Amino acid sequence: MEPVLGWTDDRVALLRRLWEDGQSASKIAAQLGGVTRNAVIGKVHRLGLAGRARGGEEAPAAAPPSKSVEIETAIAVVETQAPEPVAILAHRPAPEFPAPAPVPAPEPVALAVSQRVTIMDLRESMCRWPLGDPTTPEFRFCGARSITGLPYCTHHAEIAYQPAAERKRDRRVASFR
DNA sequence: CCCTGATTCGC
DNA sequence: GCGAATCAGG
Repeated sequence: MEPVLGWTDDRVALLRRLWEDGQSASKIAAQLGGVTRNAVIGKVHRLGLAGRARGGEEAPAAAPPSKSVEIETAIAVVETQAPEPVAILAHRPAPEFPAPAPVPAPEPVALAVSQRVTIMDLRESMCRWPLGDPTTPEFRFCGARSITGLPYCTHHAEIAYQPAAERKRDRRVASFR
């Protein structure tokens, strides 16, 4: 049973903001998840938002989004799409940054699967599992190769799609790691 | 070949 | 209204 994601007010609002912010249709589609860039473009036109690259003038260079927009977007993504399978995890209790160590090292040498990407580098085939506090600039997405058809990598899919039956009290404590 | 948005048209 | 297929271009 698929979530049947439609153009909810939330998603439309996010689409509007990202489009007006100069994001490309494919980027927006990747962030929304569950839709293709065609769907995004189609919606954009239906909303009357088109007008970026029309005949004659070309505006290739999309100005990098403001940090505030980036963060707001990250929050929106977490709120609108982490939910279903991981409702409990998405609403984890600890809003404050827990670890004593402030930064988990911006760019370690090389350690395993996780790439940790920003909202801007998230691609269709990348794991959308949120890492860290969405309200901080350090917020990232897992970014590992996602399972075809799913928004998460194998590791995070295991956490996200736990059968409700087996997920008794607390099989796993919710913490985005 | 990668990407971009624009348009059409069956659903 | 929706979005895949297609078109036209960078």
